[in-house]
Amino acid sequence: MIRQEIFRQFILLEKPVNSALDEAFDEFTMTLARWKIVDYLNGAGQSTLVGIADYLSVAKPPVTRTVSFLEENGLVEQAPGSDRREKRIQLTQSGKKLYRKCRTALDEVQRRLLDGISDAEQRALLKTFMKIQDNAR
Amino acid sequence: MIRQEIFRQFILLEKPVNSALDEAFDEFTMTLARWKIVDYLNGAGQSTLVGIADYLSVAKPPVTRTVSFLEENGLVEQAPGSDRREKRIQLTQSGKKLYRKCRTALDEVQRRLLDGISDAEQRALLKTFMKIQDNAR
DNA sequence: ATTTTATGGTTACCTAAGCTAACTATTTTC
DNA sequence: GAAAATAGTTAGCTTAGGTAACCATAAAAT
Repeated sequence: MIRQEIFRQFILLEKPVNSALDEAFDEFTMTLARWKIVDYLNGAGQSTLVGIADYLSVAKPPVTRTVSFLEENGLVEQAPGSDRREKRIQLTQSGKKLYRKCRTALDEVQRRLLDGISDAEQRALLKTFMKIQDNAR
Repeated sequence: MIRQEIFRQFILLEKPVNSALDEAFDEFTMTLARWKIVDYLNGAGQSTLVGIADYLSVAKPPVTRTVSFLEENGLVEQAPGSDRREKRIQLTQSGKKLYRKCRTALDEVQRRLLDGISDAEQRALLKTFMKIQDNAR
């Protein structure tokens, strides 16, 4: 039963991987939950809170909280928009700077975690992740 | 930067996958945290609390708590051992029964999540997971 | 053989990060 | 223009983890 084994490994892997990533953030004001948002904003440029919530598959309240934290710490700011209900959020200069620092620290850890895994395997892994992502809807 | 993309997907995947698995447990007295222990005991036969903690990469207190819950619900029991410090834990009959029920429900969800992913891809995925597991130490 | 150290487990207390329900303020739809 | 939908917030709860401090027992050191 390879299917069983795959998910057994997956759920066992979560903690070590998350811990390893979190350690990379140790010296910054960063946690994995905050990072997911910062990383998303870095790629997307802008997003509403609902956009973030959808992307992360979480409910709105945790997004409000985390974004508030980032805002209070000057890492994100509100961009003006037409719809007065929504809050368009983007990284500030200081947010982008922190992003780059974290990214560097992260790269090191991620390289270590993928040590001995060939480029082909890595591409296959990513492809498979995408498919699982699709199936999870 | 494929490395970045892999971990971006991995951490995004955690929630949907965990939720999907958790849904399979809905009708049983089961959560993912409890399942990890039950599944481990089913495979290992017996384990001490420290053994479980190591396997799951978590600290001892959460293990004490979860095992206590399983014990109170008649799913696990203590087996006698020589070392009087340690608690050797194993599934009861009722625990094994619940294991099988959950396993069945789980299989369905897991099949869905791996839909469209070939046997070869699945084997590659598992192999890669093992390597990452190794690297995470 | 006795003291010291290490190990297994528990308890008490705290934190991170999620959830639902209920609400306000807008915007869309009919 | 009224009703329904959407964006965001607040309050209160739950899950599941963590540390520190402790007890009992076993192993190691002297």
